[in-house]
Amino acid sequence: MLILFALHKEVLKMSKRKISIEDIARKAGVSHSTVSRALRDSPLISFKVREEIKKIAREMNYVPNAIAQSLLSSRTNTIGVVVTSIADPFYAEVVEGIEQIARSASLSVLLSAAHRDFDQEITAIDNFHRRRVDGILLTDSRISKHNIKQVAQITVPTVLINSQTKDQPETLHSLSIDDYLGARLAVEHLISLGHTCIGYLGVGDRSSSNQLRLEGYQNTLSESGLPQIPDWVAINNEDDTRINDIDTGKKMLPQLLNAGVTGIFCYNDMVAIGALLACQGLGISIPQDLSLVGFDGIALSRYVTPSLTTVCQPMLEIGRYAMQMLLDLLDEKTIENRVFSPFLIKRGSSAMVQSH
Amino acid sequence: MLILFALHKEVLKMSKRKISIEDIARKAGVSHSTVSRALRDSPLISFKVREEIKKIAREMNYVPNAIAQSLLSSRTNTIGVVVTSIADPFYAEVVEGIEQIARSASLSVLLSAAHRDFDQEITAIDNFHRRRVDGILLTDSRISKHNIKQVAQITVPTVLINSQTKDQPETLHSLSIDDYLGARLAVEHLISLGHTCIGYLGVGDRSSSNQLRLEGYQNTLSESGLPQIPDWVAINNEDDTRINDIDTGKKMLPQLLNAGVTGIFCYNDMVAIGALLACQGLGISIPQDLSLVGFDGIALSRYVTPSLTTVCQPMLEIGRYAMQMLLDLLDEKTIENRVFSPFLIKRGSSAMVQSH
DNA sequence: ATGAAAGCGCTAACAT
DNA sequence: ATGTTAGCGCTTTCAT
Repeated sequence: MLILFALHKEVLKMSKRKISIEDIARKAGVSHSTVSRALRDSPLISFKVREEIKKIAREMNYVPNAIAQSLLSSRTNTIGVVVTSIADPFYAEVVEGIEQIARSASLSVLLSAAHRDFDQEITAIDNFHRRRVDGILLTDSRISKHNIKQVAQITVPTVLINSQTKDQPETLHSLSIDDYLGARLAVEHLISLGHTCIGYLGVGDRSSSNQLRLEGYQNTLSESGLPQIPDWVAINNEDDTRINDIDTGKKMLPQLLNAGVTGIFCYNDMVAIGALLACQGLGISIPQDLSLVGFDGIALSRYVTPSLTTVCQPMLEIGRYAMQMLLDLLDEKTIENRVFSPFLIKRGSSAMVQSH
Repeated sequence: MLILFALHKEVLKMSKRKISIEDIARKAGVSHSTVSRALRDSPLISFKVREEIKKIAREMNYVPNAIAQSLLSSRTNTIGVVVTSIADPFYAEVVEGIEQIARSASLSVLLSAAHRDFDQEITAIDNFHRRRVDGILLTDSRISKHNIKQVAQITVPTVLINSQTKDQPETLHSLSIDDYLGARLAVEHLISLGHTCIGYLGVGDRSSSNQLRLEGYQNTLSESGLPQIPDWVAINNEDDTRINDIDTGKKMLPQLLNAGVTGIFCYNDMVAIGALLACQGLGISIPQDLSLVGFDGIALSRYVTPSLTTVCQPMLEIGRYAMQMLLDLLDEKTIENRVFSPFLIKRGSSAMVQSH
């Protein structure tokens, strides 16, 4: 019994150290390079020996060591992805698209969350570098704002999703949605429904995209000769950090309502849903008393009541395309930055303005 | 100009091959092992030399090669996670929890989607093995159903999330939610509201959890002396593959309604929301005409109208706990499988049964 | 306090 | 057709 136990222990310990091509070589009575060649189907090895070696490998449960292969080839077949938060419905969908293409190209995905924090993002990127990922995908990146030395250290092919930058065009490529156009689509839609008092409910912690959507909103109003009142624009304070978008919508809605708007373009769907919930609490009917337009087109926007009219981003496609750009980069093809056009989906949260 | 360009090219080419400790050693006029020791703060190296080497390393933008370190230490500081789908709101939240703990332990996360497909799951696991991950986290695993040889090849510490198995207790650990209890909570809630005609709307492609929830439903009814009619149980055909849960709910609701139920316990929130949407289409008022109870407690369940009464799983905590189990396993601590208890959250989709 | 050398598991050039 | 050797970048004895 004691012996059995010791044996068992020994087996366990053995299994710790995975078997290598040398183990196979010893068993097959050949050299380790013959094994290597056989397993890689080299025509140099005779069919008979090749099959024999493969059989032994199978019997021994051989699993090739990708680490050793990487050290030699200096390719890890791994890409790093940084998102703001994994549970963010928008980026979850984007990552789904990324993973689809990555997998079809036999690349694995290392995922990190940076929570819109510059330091966390840098830490994640640095970690990717140490691990020698073949490429990096950055969403909502903060690095463009801090164009300091760290950015210069990004030496791996990198694609930025929804965060443009003018720096480092050689290594830093980008794919983004046309925020300005999206805002125009939203506001034009509200105008076409007869609204003349139109508000914008924005966020303070995503300055670039928020700024573009705000400009789209303002310019569309200007061109239509519609009035613009400062009180019709409500942007959550950047310092009010870690407040989520739903709460932003809830919090900012009342002041917009007090300012007398009949339609609101919201920074994104979560903000719009926050506004929607606030209205439910206040007894305001959507869309009779107020029209709401969101941005993104996350699944949730379809399932709230009323369903949300929103400017859609093709999330899955954005992820797939970004990954494809990275693949092209790895193949040393020249690629061009791309701007996706969002499109409006009319649903229940917007309607003709009520005359009163 | 031409020279500058050529130089630029050269620099680019150089930067391809990352600098190594040998490069630093050459520049510092010491051996590569001295550099290695200095960078790892070995007390053997004099303070002065140590600082000098670190300075040079910094100037040269040295980034240690984790691949080489892994080959030597046979530790990759990486774990593999398999989910059904990255965009699944339930597992997105679980993975968020996993990543939090993984990061605090300086582990990176490789993420793969298996879409409830056995082969895809095996492929992902095999890939993790080649990459020599330190541990694996499997959600909704199919391997327990196919207890074939592949399962035996799982040699890395592994924790199963929401998919129990009796095989391989040495390597395969698990953490799950008490499906049976959850079902009881849901049905008891409906009973407490006076419902006597209670249905179950289940899914066909997750046999284990679906079975447990069904049993909880049946036993609770039995114990309360309430009637059970076969037509009150609707389970979507397993063959009806790739149909999502929302559509399952939409599709199956009418037949349950025809069978005369006044309350329905749904397999999960997505199914319940599908049922909810179907009711909106049919002019059925929730909760006046019909009470609905979901399962999971995803964010979405709070934002639909009416908000969903549901049996909550502590998703974030499940992810965090599973990762902690894995960490303990890596530390060679003995761990015990754990079953989490779900809890009911009463919201707007359930109400006292209407007398008529 | 520092250098030389071995070795982690693999591939590939170079023999034979 | 197969074996020998070197080397990917690093850590770690073992010398000195």
